[in-house]
Amino acid sequence: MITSPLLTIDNVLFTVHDGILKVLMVKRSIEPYSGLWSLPGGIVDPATDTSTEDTALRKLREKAGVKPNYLEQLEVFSGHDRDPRGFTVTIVYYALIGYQQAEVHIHTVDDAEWVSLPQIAQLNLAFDHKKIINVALERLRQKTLYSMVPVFCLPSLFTISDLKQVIETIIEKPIQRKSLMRRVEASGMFEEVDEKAATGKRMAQLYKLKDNFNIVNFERNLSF
Amino acid sequence: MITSPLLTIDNVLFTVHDGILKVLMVKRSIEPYSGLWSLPGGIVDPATDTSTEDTALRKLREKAGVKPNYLEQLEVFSGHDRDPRGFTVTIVYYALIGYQQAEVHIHTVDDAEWVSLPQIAQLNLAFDHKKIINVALERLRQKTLYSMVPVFCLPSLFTISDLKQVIETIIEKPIQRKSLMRRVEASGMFEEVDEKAATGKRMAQLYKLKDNFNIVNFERNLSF
DNA sequence: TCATTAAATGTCTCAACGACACTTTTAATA
DNA sequence: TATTAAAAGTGTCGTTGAGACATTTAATGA
Repeated sequence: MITSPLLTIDNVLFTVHDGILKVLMVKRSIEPYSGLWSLPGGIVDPATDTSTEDTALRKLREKAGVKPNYLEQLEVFSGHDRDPRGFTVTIVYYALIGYQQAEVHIHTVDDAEWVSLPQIAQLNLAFDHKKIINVALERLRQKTLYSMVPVFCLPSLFTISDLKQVIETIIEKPIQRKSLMRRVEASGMFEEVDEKAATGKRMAQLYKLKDNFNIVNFERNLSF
Repeated sequence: MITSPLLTIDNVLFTVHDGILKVLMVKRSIEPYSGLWSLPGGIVDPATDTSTEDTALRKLREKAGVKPNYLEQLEVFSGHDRDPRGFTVTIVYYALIGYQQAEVHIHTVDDAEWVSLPQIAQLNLAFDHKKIINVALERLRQKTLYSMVPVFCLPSLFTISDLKQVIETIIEKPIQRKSLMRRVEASGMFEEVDEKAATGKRMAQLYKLKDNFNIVNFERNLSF
Protein backbone atom coordinates (compact mmCIF):
# COMPACT_ATOMS: atom_id res chain seq x y z
CA MET A 1 0.00 0.00 0.00
CA ILE A 2 1.29 3.39 -0.99
CA THR A 3 0.91 6.22 1.49
CA SER A 4 0.26 9.59 -0.06
CA PRO A 5 3.05 12.13 0.37
CA LEU A 6 2.54 15.31 2.34
CA LEU A 7 0.64 17.67 0.05
CA THR A 8 0.86 21.42 0.56
CA ILE A 9 0.11 24.55 -1.39
CA ASP A 10 2.17 27.72 -1.51
CA ASN A 11 1.26 31.18 -2.73
CA VAL A 12 3.53 33.70 -4.37
CA LEU A 13 1.49 36.87 -3.92
CA PHE A 14 2.95 39.81 -5.80
CA THR A 15 2.20 43.48 -5.57
CA VAL A 16 3.86 46.63 -6.83
CA HIS A 17 4.33 49.61 -4.56
CA ASP A 18 6.15 52.80 -5.50
CA GLY A 19 7.94 51.15 -8.37
CA ILE A 20 9.05 48.16 -6.32
CA LEU A 21 7.88 44.61 -6.88
CA LYS A 22 7.15 42.85 -3.61
CA VAL A 23 6.24 39.35 -2.49
CA LEU A 24 4.19 38.53 0.59
CA MET A 25 6.25 36.52 3.07
CA VAL A 26 5.25 35.03 6.42
CA LYS A 27 7.43 34.07 9.33
CA ARG A 28 7.27 30.39 10.25
CA SER A 29 6.41 29.60 13.86
CA ILE A 30 6.67 25.83 13.70
CA GLU A 31 9.29 23.32 12.62
CA PRO A 32 10.80 22.72 10.20
CA TYR A 33 12.48 26.03 9.46
CA SER A 34 10.82 27.74 12.43
CA GLY A 35 11.63 31.44 12.52
CA LEU A 36 12.51 31.68 8.85
CA TRP A 37 10.54 33.63 6.25
CA SER A 38 8.46 31.52 3.89
CA LEU A 39 5.68 31.74 1.35
CA PRO A 40 2.14 31.82 2.76
CA GLY A 41 0.86 28.29 2.32
CA GLY A 42 -0.02 25.16 4.16
CA ILE A 43 -1.43 21.69 4.08
CA VAL A 44 -4.29 20.78 1.78
CA ASP A 45 -7.22 19.71 3.98
CA PRO A 46 -9.73 17.48 2.17
CA ALA A 47 -12.20 18.05 4.99
CA THR A 48 -12.55 21.77 4.37
CA ASP A 49 -11.28 22.49 0.87
CA THR A 50 -13.31 21.90 -2.26
CA SER A 51 -10.21 22.20 -4.46
CA THR A 52 -6.57 23.10 -4.14
CA GLU A 53 -7.37 26.57 -5.42
CA ASP A 54 -9.67 26.78 -2.46
CA THR A 55 -6.77 25.87 -0.21
CA ALA A 56 -4.67 28.59 -1.79
CA LEU A 57 -7.32 31.24 -1.15
CA ARG A 58 -7.94 29.99 2.37
CA LYS A 59 -4.28 30.20 3.27
CA LEU A 60 -3.99 33.74 1.95
CA ARG A 61 -7.01 34.66 4.04
CA GLU A 62 -5.77 32.95 7.18
CA LYS A 63 -2.18 34.09 7.03
CA ALA A 64 -2.61 37.64 5.82
CA GLY A 65 -6.31 38.42 5.58
CA VAL A 66 -6.09 39.15 1.86
CA LYS A 67 -8.16 38.18 -1.16
CA PRO A 68 -6.13 38.42 -4.37
CA ASN A 69 -7.47 39.97 -7.57
CA TYR A 70 -5.86 37.27 -9.63
CA LEU A 71 -4.83 33.71 -8.84
CA GLU A 72 -3.32 31.15 -11.17
CA GLN A 73 -1.57 27.84 -10.79
CA LEU A 74 2.16 28.07 -11.31
CA GLU A 75 3.38 24.51 -11.05
CA VAL A 76 4.05 21.65 -8.70
CA PHE A 77 7.36 21.28 -6.94
CA SER A 78 8.26 17.94 -5.46
CA GLY A 79 11.17 15.90 -4.25
CA HIS A 80 12.99 14.39 -1.29
CA ASP A 81 15.34 17.32 -0.78
CA ARG A 82 12.96 20.20 -0.36
CA ASP A 83 11.69 19.28 3.12
CA PRO A 84 13.55 17.50 5.95
CA ARG A 85 10.41 15.43 6.60
CA GLY A 86 11.00 13.55 3.35
CA PHE A 87 9.22 13.43 0.03
CA THR A 88 6.74 16.27 -0.22
CA VAL A 89 4.68 17.86 -2.95
CA THR A 90 3.60 21.48 -3.08
CA ILE A 91 1.20 23.01 -5.55
CA VAL A 92 2.26 26.58 -6.10
CA TYR A 93 -0.09 29.40 -7.04
CA TYR A 94 0.92 32.88 -7.95
CA ALA A 95 -1.37 35.78 -7.30
CA LEU A 96 -1.67 39.55 -7.70
CA ILE A 97 -3.19 42.23 -5.52
CA GLY A 98 -3.18 46.02 -5.20
CA TYR A 99 -0.90 47.28 -2.47
CA GLN A 100 -3.66 49.36 -0.88
CA GLN A 101 -6.03 46.41 -0.64
CA ALA A 102 -3.64 44.39 1.46
CA GLU A 103 -1.73 47.03 3.36
CA VAL A 104 -3.97 47.36 6.41
CA HIS A 105 -4.29 43.77 7.41
CA ILE A 106 -0.70 42.99 6.88
CA HIS A 107 0.43 45.82 9.08
CA THR A 108 -1.58 44.52 12.02
CA VAL A 109 0.38 41.32 12.26
CA ASP A 110 4.11 41.03 12.69
CA ASP A 111 4.55 37.69 10.99
CA ALA A 112 3.48 38.80 7.48
CA GLU A 113 5.35 41.32 5.40
CA TRP A 114 5.86 42.61 1.88
CA VAL A 115 9.43 41.87 0.89
CA SER A 116 11.17 43.26 -2.18
CA LEU A 117 13.05 40.97 -4.52
CA PRO A 118 16.52 42.27 -3.67
CA GLN A 119 15.73 41.67 0.00
CA ILE A 120 14.56 38.15 -0.78
CA ALA A 121 17.79 37.44 -2.59
CA GLN A 122 19.65 38.13 0.65
CA LEU A 123 17.36 36.24 3.00
CA ASN A 124 17.57 32.62 3.98
CA LEU A 125 14.14 31.24 3.15
CA ALA A 126 12.42 28.04 4.23
CA PHE A 127 12.28 25.02 1.92
CA ASP A 128 12.93 25.71 -1.78
CA HIS A 129 10.92 28.91 -1.61
CA LYS A 130 13.62 31.06 -3.15
CA LYS A 131 13.62 28.90 -6.24
CA ILE A 132 9.82 28.93 -6.33
CA ILE A 133 9.74 32.72 -6.19
CA ASN A 134 12.13 32.92 -9.11
CA VAL A 135 10.01 30.60 -11.21
CA ALA A 136 6.90 32.60 -10.36
CA LEU A 137 8.65 35.83 -11.21
CA GLU A 138 9.73 34.47 -14.56
CA ARG A 139 6.16 33.45 -15.32
CA LEU A 140 4.75 36.81 -14.26
CA ARG A 141 7.28 38.60 -16.46
CA GLN A 142 6.49 36.42 -19.44
CA LYS A 143 2.77 36.89 -18.98
CA THR A 144 3.20 40.64 -18.69
CA LEU A 145 4.65 40.69 -22.18
CA TYR A 146 1.48 39.38 -23.80
CA SER A 147 -1.35 40.19 -21.44
CA MET A 148 -2.75 42.82 -19.12
CA VAL A 149 -2.34 40.85 -15.88
CA PRO A 150 -0.46 43.72 -14.21
CA VAL A 151 -3.76 45.61 -13.83
CA PHE A 152 -4.48 43.29 -10.93
CA CYS A 153 -1.74 45.09 -9.00
CA LEU A 154 -3.62 48.37 -9.32
CA PRO A 155 -6.44 49.96 -7.33
CA SER A 156 -9.90 50.14 -8.88
CA LEU A 157 -9.16 53.51 -10.50
CA PHE A 158 -5.86 54.10 -12.21
CA THR A 159 -4.15 56.07 -14.97
CA ILE A 160 -2.22 54.87 -17.97
CA SER A 161 0.90 56.08 -16.21
CA ASP A 162 0.10 53.92 -13.19
CA LEU A 163 -0.28 50.90 -15.43
CA LYS A 164 2.90 51.77 -17.30
CA GLN A 165 4.87 52.01 -14.10
CA VAL A 166 3.60 48.67 -12.82
CA ILE A 167 4.49 46.94 -16.07
CA GLU A 168 7.94 48.52 -16.16
CA THR A 169 8.54 47.49 -12.57
CA ILE A 170 7.64 43.90 -13.30
CA ILE A 171 9.67 43.46 -16.47
CA GLU A 172 12.43 45.85 -15.39
CA LYS A 173 12.47 47.52 -18.80
CA PRO A 174 10.92 50.74 -20.05
CA ILE A 175 8.03 50.47 -22.48
CA GLN A 176 6.51 52.95 -24.90
CA ARG A 177 3.46 54.76 -23.61
CA LYS A 178 2.10 54.61 -27.13
CA SER A 179 2.33 50.83 -27.30
CA LEU A 180 0.56 50.54 -23.99
CA MET A 181 -2.29 52.82 -25.05
CA ARG A 182 -2.76 50.80 -28.22
CA ARG A 183 -3.10 47.70 -26.09
CA VAL A 184 -5.41 49.34 -23.61
CA GLU A 185 -7.70 50.28 -26.46
CA ALA A 186 -7.40 46.97 -28.33
CA SER A 187 -8.07 44.88 -25.24
CA GLY A 188 -11.53 46.31 -24.67
CA MET A 189 -11.03 45.63 -20.96
CA PHE A 190 -10.99 49.25 -19.86
CA GLU A 191 -13.46 52.03 -19.39
CA GLU A 192 -12.72 55.72 -19.02
CA VAL A 193 -14.10 57.26 -15.88
CA ASP A 194 -15.58 60.79 -15.62
CA GLU A 195 -12.71 61.78 -13.47
CA LYS A 196 -9.14 62.82 -13.78
CA ALA A 197 -6.19 62.37 -11.54
CA ALA A 198 -3.82 65.21 -10.72
CA THR A 199 -0.73 63.08 -10.74
CA GLY A 200 1.67 65.43 -12.42
CA LYS A 201 0.92 68.52 -14.46
CA ARG A 202 -1.73 67.82 -17.04
CA MET A 203 -4.46 65.80 -15.36
CA ALA A 204 -4.51 62.18 -16.40
CA GLN A 205 -7.54 60.22 -17.50
CA LEU A 206 -8.66 57.67 -14.95
CA TYR A 207 -9.65 54.19 -16.05
CA LYS A 208 -11.36 51.24 -14.46
CA LEU A 209 -11.90 47.66 -15.48
CA LYS A 210 -15.20 47.05 -17.24
CA ASP A 211 -17.79 45.14 -15.28
CA ASN A 212 -17.58 42.05 -17.45
CA PHE A 213 -14.13 42.07 -18.92
CA ASN A 214 -12.18 39.20 -20.40
CA ILE A 215 -8.49 39.01 -19.80
CA VAL A 216 -7.04 39.29 -23.30
CA ASN A 217 -3.91 37.63 -24.62
CA PHE A 218 -2.14 39.57 -27.35
CA GLU A 219 -0.61 37.80 -30.32
CA ARG A 220 2.73 39.49 -29.93
CA ASN A 221 5.06 40.07 -27.04
CA LEU A 222 6.27 43.46 -26.10
CA SER A 223 9.89 43.54 -27.23
CA PHE A 224 13.04 45.57 -26.83
CA MET B 1 -4.33 15.82 12.14
CA ILE B 2 -4.92 16.22 8.45
CA THR B 3 -4.57 13.16 6.26
CA SER B 4 -3.14 13.82 2.81
CA PRO B 5 -5.55 13.28 -0.07
CA LEU B 6 -4.94 10.62 -2.66
CA LEU B 7 -2.30 12.02 -4.99
CA THR B 8 -2.04 10.75 -8.54
CA ILE B 9 -0.47 11.82 -11.80
CA ASP B 10 -1.96 11.57 -15.27
CA ASN B 11 -0.34 11.85 -18.65
CA VAL B 12 -1.85 13.22 -21.82
CA LEU B 13 0.53 11.78 -24.39
CA PHE B 14 -0.09 13.17 -27.86
CA THR B 15 1.15 12.01 -31.21
CA VAL B 16 0.27 12.77 -34.81
CA HIS B 17 -0.16 9.97 -37.30
CA ASP B 18 -1.27 10.44 -40.90
CA GLY B 19 -2.73 13.83 -40.23
CA ILE B 20 -4.64 12.71 -37.15
CA LEU B 21 -3.96 13.87 -33.63
CA LYS B 22 -4.12 11.03 -31.15
CA VAL B 23 -3.97 10.56 -27.40
CA LEU B 24 -2.69 7.47 -25.64
CA MET B 25 -5.46 5.84 -23.62
CA VAL B 26 -5.33 2.79 -21.38
CA LYS B 27 -8.14 0.52 -20.29
CA ARG B 28 -8.70 0.43 -16.54
CA SER B 29 -8.65 -3.01 -14.94
CA ILE B 30 -9.47 -2.00 -11.37
CA GLU B 31 -12.18 -0.01 -9.67
CA PRO B 32 -13.29 2.68 -9.86
CA TYR B 33 -14.28 2.92 -13.50
CA SER B 34 -12.95 -0.58 -14.24
CA GLY B 35 -13.20 -1.34 -17.95
CA LEU B 36 -13.33 2.28 -19.05
CA TRP B 37 -10.66 4.05 -21.04
CA SER B 38 -8.51 6.47 -19.08
CA LEU B 39 -5.31 8.46 -19.24
CA PRO B 40 -2.13 6.55 -18.41
CA GLY B 41 -1.33 7.56 -14.85
CA GLY B 42 -1.30 6.31 -11.32
CA ILE B 43 -0.44 6.94 -7.73
CA VAL B 44 2.65 8.91 -6.74
CA ASP B 45 4.91 6.59 -4.76
CA PRO B 46 7.34 8.42 -2.48
CA ALA B 47 9.28 5.21 -2.02
CA THR B 48 10.31 4.94 -5.66
CA ASP B 49 9.84 8.36 -7.25
CA THR B 50 12.30 11.20 -6.88
CA SER B 51 9.76 13.72 -8.16
CA THR B 52 6.28 13.77 -9.67
CA GLU B 53 7.85 14.13 -13.11
CA ASP B 54 9.57 10.89 -12.31
CA THR B 55 6.19 9.35 -11.55
CA ALA B 56 4.85 10.59 -14.86
CA LEU B 57 7.70 9.02 -16.80
CA ARG B 58 7.46 5.81 -14.80
CA LYS B 59 3.77 5.44 -15.54
CA LEU B 60 4.29 5.98 -19.26
CA ARG B 61 6.98 3.33 -19.17
CA GLU B 62 4.93 0.84 -17.18
CA LYS B 63 1.63 1.29 -18.97
CA ALA B 64 2.82 1.60 -22.54
CA GLY B 65 6.57 1.13 -22.64
CA VAL B 66 7.17 4.58 -24.08
CA LYS B 67 9.58 7.39 -23.31
CA PRO B 68 8.25 10.72 -24.55
CA ASN B 69 10.38 13.27 -26.40
CA TYR B 70 8.78 16.10 -24.52
CA LEU B 71 7.11 16.27 -21.12
CA GLU B 72 5.69 19.31 -19.37
CA GLN B 73 3.42 19.92 -16.43
CA LEU B 74 -0.05 20.94 -17.46
CA GLU B 75 -1.84 21.65 -14.21
CA VAL B 76 -3.36 20.12 -11.13
CA PHE B 77 -6.97 18.99 -11.06
CA SER B 78 -8.64 18.45 -7.72
CA GLY B 79 -12.01 18.18 -6.06
CA HIS B 80 -14.53 15.93 -4.40
CA ASP B 81 -16.45 15.15 -7.57
CA ARG B 82 -13.79 13.74 -9.81
CA ASP B 83 -13.35 10.41 -8.05
CA PRO B 84 -15.94 8.34 -6.14
CA ARG B 85 -13.34 7.69 -3.46
CA GLY B 86 -13.62 11.32 -2.36
CA PHE B 87 -11.28 14.29 -2.53
CA THR B 88 -8.39 13.53 -4.86
CA VAL B 89 -5.63 15.49 -6.51
CA THR B 90 -4.01 14.65 -9.81
CA ILE B 91 -0.98 16.35 -11.30
CA VAL B 92 -1.36 16.27 -15.06
CA TYR B 93 1.52 16.20 -17.50
CA TYR B 94 1.24 16.47 -21.24
CA ALA B 95 3.77 14.85 -23.48
CA LEU B 96 4.71 14.36 -27.11
CA ILE B 97 6.18 11.43 -28.98
CA GLY B 98 6.70 10.29 -32.54
CA TYR B 99 4.17 7.70 -33.67
CA GLN B 100 6.87 5.31 -34.85
CA GLN B 101 8.67 5.38 -31.52
CA ALA B 102 5.64 4.17 -29.63
CA GLU B 103 3.85 2.01 -32.15
CA VAL B 104 5.50 -1.32 -31.47
CA HIS B 105 5.07 -1.50 -27.74
CA ILE B 106 1.55 -0.30 -27.79
CA HIS B 107 0.51 -2.88 -30.34
CA THR B 108 1.72 -5.72 -28.14
CA VAL B 109 -0.74 -4.95 -25.37
CA ASP B 110 -4.47 -4.73 -25.73
CA ASP B 111 -5.08 -2.30 -22.93
CA ALA B 112 -3.23 0.65 -24.46
CA GLU B 113 -4.28 2.39 -27.63
CA TRP B 114 -3.94 5.57 -29.62
CA VAL B 115 -7.33 7.24 -29.79
CA SER B 116 -8.22 10.16 -32.04
CA LEU B 117 -9.96 13.20 -30.63
CA PRO B 118 -13.29 12.60 -32.36
CA GLN B 119 -13.29 9.09 -30.94
CA ILE B 120 -12.55 10.43 -27.49
CA ALA B 121 -15.46 12.83 -27.75
CA GLN B 122 -17.76 9.83 -28.16
CA LEU B 123 -16.25 7.65 -25.45
CA ASN B 124 -17.20 7.52 -21.82
CA LEU B 125 -13.92 8.13 -20.02
CA ALA B 126 -12.95 7.52 -16.41
CA PHE B 127 -12.84 10.40 -13.91
CA ASP B 128 -12.68 13.91 -15.41
CA HIS B 129 -10.27 12.75 -18.08
CA LYS B 130 -12.27 14.17 -20.95
CA LYS B 131 -12.02 17.63 -19.46
CA ILE B 132 -8.31 17.13 -18.78
CA ILE B 133 -7.68 16.15 -22.39
CA ASN B 134 -9.43 19.28 -23.60
CA VAL B 135 -7.32 21.50 -21.37
CA ALA B 136 -4.16 19.76 -22.55
CA LEU B 137 -5.21 20.14 -26.17
CA GLU B 138 -5.84 23.83 -25.71
CA ARG B 139 -2.38 24.23 -24.20
CA LEU B 140 -0.72 22.25 -26.97
CA ARG B 141 -2.48 24.36 -29.61
CA GLN B 142 -1.48 27.60 -27.94
CA LYS B 143 2.12 26.47 -27.62
CA THR B 144 2.20 25.40 -31.25
CA LEU B 145 1.46 28.98 -32.27
CA TYR B 146 4.63 30.37 -30.73
CA SER B 147 7.07 27.49 -30.50
CA MET B 148 8.40 24.45 -32.30
CA VAL B 149 7.08 21.83 -29.85
CA PRO B 150 5.39 19.87 -32.65
CA VAL B 151 8.81 18.59 -33.74
CA PHE B 152 8.60 16.22 -30.81
CA CYS B 153 5.85 14.35 -32.67
CA LEU B 154 8.25 13.62 -35.53
CA PRO B 155 10.86 10.93 -36.10
CA SER B 156 14.54 11.88 -35.91
CA LEU B 157 14.65 12.75 -39.61
CA PHE B 158 11.85 14.77 -41.15
CA THR B 159 11.02 17.19 -43.93
CA ILE B 160 9.51 20.64 -43.77
CA SER B 161 6.33 19.14 -45.15
CA ASP B 162 6.22 16.63 -42.31
CA LEU B 163 6.55 19.43 -39.81
CA LYS B 164 3.96 21.51 -41.61
CA GLN B 165 1.47 18.69 -41.58
CA VAL B 166 1.93 18.02 -37.87
CA ILE B 167 1.43 21.68 -37.04
CA GLU B 168 -1.66 21.93 -39.21
CA THR B 169 -3.08 18.80 -37.65
CA ILE B 170 -2.63 20.19 -34.16
CA ILE B 171 -4.07 23.63 -34.75
CA GLU B 172 -6.59 22.49 -37.37
CA LYS B 173 -5.72 25.38 -39.64
CA PRO B 174 -3.47 25.63 -42.68
CA ILE B 175 -0.24 27.59 -42.34
CA GLN B 176 2.06 29.12 -44.91
CA ARG B 177 5.01 26.99 -45.88
CA LYS B 178 7.05 30.17 -46.17
CA SER B 179 6.28 31.29 -42.62
CA LEU B 180 7.31 27.90 -41.32
CA MET B 181 10.60 27.93 -43.21
CA ARG B 182 11.37 31.38 -41.83
CA ARG B 183 10.83 30.02 -38.35
CA VAL B 184 12.85 26.89 -38.98
CA GLU B 185 15.76 29.09 -40.01
CA ALA B 186 15.29 31.67 -37.27
CA SER B 187 15.05 29.08 -34.50
CA GLY B 188 18.51 27.70 -35.10
CA MET B 189 17.23 24.37 -33.81
CA PHE B 190 17.54 22.47 -37.07
CA GLU B 191 20.28 21.01 -39.18
CA GLU B 192 20.05 19.91 -42.77
CA VAL B 193 21.04 16.30 -43.34
CA ASP B 194 22.98 14.98 -46.39
CA GLU B 195 19.96 13.12 -47.46
CA LYS B 196 16.70 13.69 -49.22
CA ALA B 197 13.32 12.09 -48.85
CA ALA B 198 11.28 10.90 -51.82
CA THR B 199 7.93 11.80 -50.38
CA GLY B 200 6.18 13.10 -53.46
CA LYS B 201 7.68 14.17 -56.76
CA ARG B 202 10.58 16.46 -56.05
CA MET B 203 12.79 15.08 -53.28
CA ALA B 204 12.59 16.99 -50.03
CA GLN B 205 15.42 18.10 -47.80
CA LEU B 206 15.64 16.12 -44.60
CA TYR B 207 16.27 17.87 -41.30
CA LYS B 208 17.20 16.77 -37.81
CA LEU B 209 17.35 18.52 -34.49
CA LYS B 210 20.79 19.85 -33.64
CA ASP B 211 22.64 18.00 -30.92
CA ASN B 212 22.37 20.82 -28.42
CA PHE B 213 19.30 22.73 -29.41
CA ASN B 214 17.26 25.11 -27.31
CA ILE B 215 13.53 25.10 -27.70
CA VAL B 216 12.81 28.61 -28.95
CA ASN B 217 9.77 30.71 -28.18
CA PHE B 218 8.84 33.17 -30.88
CA GLU B 219 7.63 36.63 -30.00
CA ARG B 220 4.56 36.35 -32.17
CA ASN B 221 1.85 33.82 -32.66
CA LEU B 222 1.10 32.40 -36.04
CA SER B 223 -2.17 33.97 -37.16
CA PHE B 224 -4.79 33.58 -39.82
C1' DT C 1 1.08 86.03 -19.87
C1' DC C 2 4.22 82.61 -20.61
C1' DA C 3 7.40 78.89 -19.44
C1' DT C 4 7.30 74.26 -17.76
C1' DT C 5 5.98 69.74 -17.54
C1' DA C 6 3.42 65.64 -18.16
C1' DA C 7 -0.52 63.57 -20.83
C1' DA C 8 -2.14 62.30 -25.05
C1' DT C 9 -1.88 61.89 -30.06
C1' DG C 10 0.24 61.66 -34.73
C1' DT C 11 3.66 59.99 -37.85
C1' DC C 12 7.65 57.33 -39.31
C1' DT C 13 10.23 53.17 -39.60
C1' DC C 14 11.04 48.39 -38.87
C1' DA C 15 10.37 43.35 -38.39
C1' DA C 16 7.76 39.31 -39.08
C1' DC C 17 3.95 37.07 -40.90
C1' DG C 18 0.34 36.15 -44.67
C1' DA C 19 -0.50 35.90 -49.44
C1' DC C 20 0.58 34.51 -53.78
C1' DA C 21 2.95 34.09 -57.89
C1' DC C 22 6.98 32.11 -59.49
C1' DT C 23 11.01 28.82 -60.14
C1' DT C 24 13.19 24.35 -59.38
C1' DT C 25 13.44 19.56 -58.99
C1' DT C 26 12.33 14.84 -59.93
C1' DA C 27 9.57 10.79 -60.90
C1' DA C 28 6.12 8.96 -63.85
C1' DT C 29 4.52 8.46 -68.32
C1' DA C 30 3.88 9.14 -73.09
C1' DT D 1 14.10 10.85 -74.48
C1' DA D 2 10.80 14.55 -74.01
C1' DT D 3 6.81 15.96 -71.51
C1' DT D 4 4.22 16.77 -67.59
C1' DA D 5 2.53 17.02 -63.03
C1' DA D 6 3.19 17.69 -58.35
C1' DA D 7 5.65 18.90 -54.53
C1' DA D 8 9.69 21.70 -52.80
C1' DG D 9 11.39 25.89 -52.33
C1' DT D 10 12.01 31.33 -53.43
C1' DG D 11 10.90 36.39 -54.30
C1' DT D 12 8.22 40.03 -53.32
C1' DC D 13 4.55 42.80 -51.64
C1' DG D 14 0.99 44.23 -48.32
C1' DT D 15 -0.47 44.25 -43.55
C1' DT D 16 -0.01 44.55 -38.80
C1' DG D 17 1.66 46.06 -34.64
C1' DA D 18 5.72 47.22 -32.32
C1' DG D 19 9.37 51.14 -30.96
C1' DA D 20 11.02 55.86 -31.74
C1' DC D 21 10.20 60.41 -31.78
C1' DA D 22 7.81 64.69 -32.73
C1' DT D 23 3.70 67.39 -31.83
C1' DT D 24 -0.31 68.99 -29.52
C1' DT D 25 -2.98 69.65 -25.36
C1' DA D 26 -3.78 70.98 -20.73
C1' DA D 27 -2.72 72.28 -16.06
C1' DT D 28 0.37 74.77 -12.90
C1' DG D 29 3.16 78.31 -11.20
C1' DA D 30 6.45 82.04 -11.85
